[in-house]
Amino acid sequence: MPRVSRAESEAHHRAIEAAASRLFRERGLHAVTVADVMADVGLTHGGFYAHYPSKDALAAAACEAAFAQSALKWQRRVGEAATKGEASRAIAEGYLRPANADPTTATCPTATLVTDVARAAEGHPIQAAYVAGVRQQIETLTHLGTSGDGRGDRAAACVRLATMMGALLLARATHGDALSAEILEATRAHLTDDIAPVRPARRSREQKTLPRRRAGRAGGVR
Amino acid sequence: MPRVSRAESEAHHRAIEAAASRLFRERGLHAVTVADVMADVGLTHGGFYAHYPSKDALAAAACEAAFAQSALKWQRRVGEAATKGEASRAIAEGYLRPANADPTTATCPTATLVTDVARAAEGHPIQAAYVAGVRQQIETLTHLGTSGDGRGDRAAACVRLATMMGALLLARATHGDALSAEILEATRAHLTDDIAPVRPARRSREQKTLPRRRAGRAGGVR
DNA sequence: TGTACATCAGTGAACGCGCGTTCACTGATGTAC
DNA sequence: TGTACATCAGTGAACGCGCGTTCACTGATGTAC
Repeated sequence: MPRVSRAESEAHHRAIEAAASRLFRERGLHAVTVADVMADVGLTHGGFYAHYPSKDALAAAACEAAFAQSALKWQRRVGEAATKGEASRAIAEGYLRPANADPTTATCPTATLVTDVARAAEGHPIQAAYVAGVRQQIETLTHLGTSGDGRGDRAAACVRLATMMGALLLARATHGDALSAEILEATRAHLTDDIAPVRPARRSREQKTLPRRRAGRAGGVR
Repeated sequence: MPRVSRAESEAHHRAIEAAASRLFRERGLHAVTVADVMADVGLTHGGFYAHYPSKDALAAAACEAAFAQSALKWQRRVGEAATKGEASRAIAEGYLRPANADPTTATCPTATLVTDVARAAEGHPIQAAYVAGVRQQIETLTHLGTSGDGRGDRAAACVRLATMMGALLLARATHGDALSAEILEATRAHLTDDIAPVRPARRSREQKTLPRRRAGRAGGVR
């Protein structure tokens, strides 16, 4: 019917979502225009409204897509890891790798969209997508964590996600200064050091069998 | 010389800075216009440029003012606390109190400005102000933390700041959902629980003398 | 102390620009016969 | 299979709005004498 075939149009739809997912995380919701997204795909801005009713709707779809992509990456790390503890550490390593301190890199939506979502107007469709994504991440981390009784510790998973995200954002905001790498590395070490991650007395059997890494690091949180 | 006396003009200057400090943290740099700031003070937008050369310059001044205010608050908590550990916990309690989960509340600039600073153009004057403020906070937390040898642990201070800030931002972005309070409370408990904050073997003598609070909480970071 | 005058903080209209969204139009695609 | 035609994805100009900044103007303040 149109100038492009139905298959092409559907490909455009997916490309618009993918471009928005990346661009919104790279530059923030307000710094990316509808025209930017469409140009990234190779189209003009007028055609956008054949795909989405508004920029807000695109933001929600892009947020959902970003979380889906993030979930796939986390699942891949879980699949490659021999133990839950190893998977949890691999996720932290990936999350806090030096390249992610560059504020123009599209990283985890939890971090890159957090302020945009917090400041979105009441009822903005991105809010539901964001909360669902964060909930999923906390559940994954809860599953990967094990307290003494073998059940996952949801509170610890909340803290772990907050720590990863906070460190990533701080490193990005201080990018260009020595503080950036210092924060990233301190947090990476804290989250991957299998010596007494928080409460050694409660370390699971699985974690006890792992080799002790970075044994030289000293000190606690306070 | 002008329509207002020199003293009035200087009062206006301070009021503009204070209004900007609050508004930028409440709504973000881009959601606050020069006219908004001036109207908040009771002036019209045209007069702004008699006080600051640009909105960017105001942003830097407002960021510095916000960090100065934050530092005063932290110092007050240190002054009121009997020990360093108690001061550190009091700072975390204040940082993560439920009212701060409302995304329209002007809280710590480290959290509320982090994305705006990360995405500011290269060389934007707010960057230097932000990095200086974060460095100061890390140094304060380092001073308040003590490892086994009595020296502050800077790496732990970095992690602690990242955790506080990450939890606050997550709670703000999920405001209205049960996750918000859950994240805030889990992190508050984690940072104020004096049982094995990270490595019990290294707890300082000072901290050992404190009563054990919230002894029922279980689990580690993973 | 009193007077004349230069100063400049503040006003409000205007400029230039960019953004989200709309709309008349295009023309290849898909479909009905 | 071939033909006529309705469809609608995409184009690009335009609309309405808002923002950072500029500027001519105002008039009380501060100063020089």
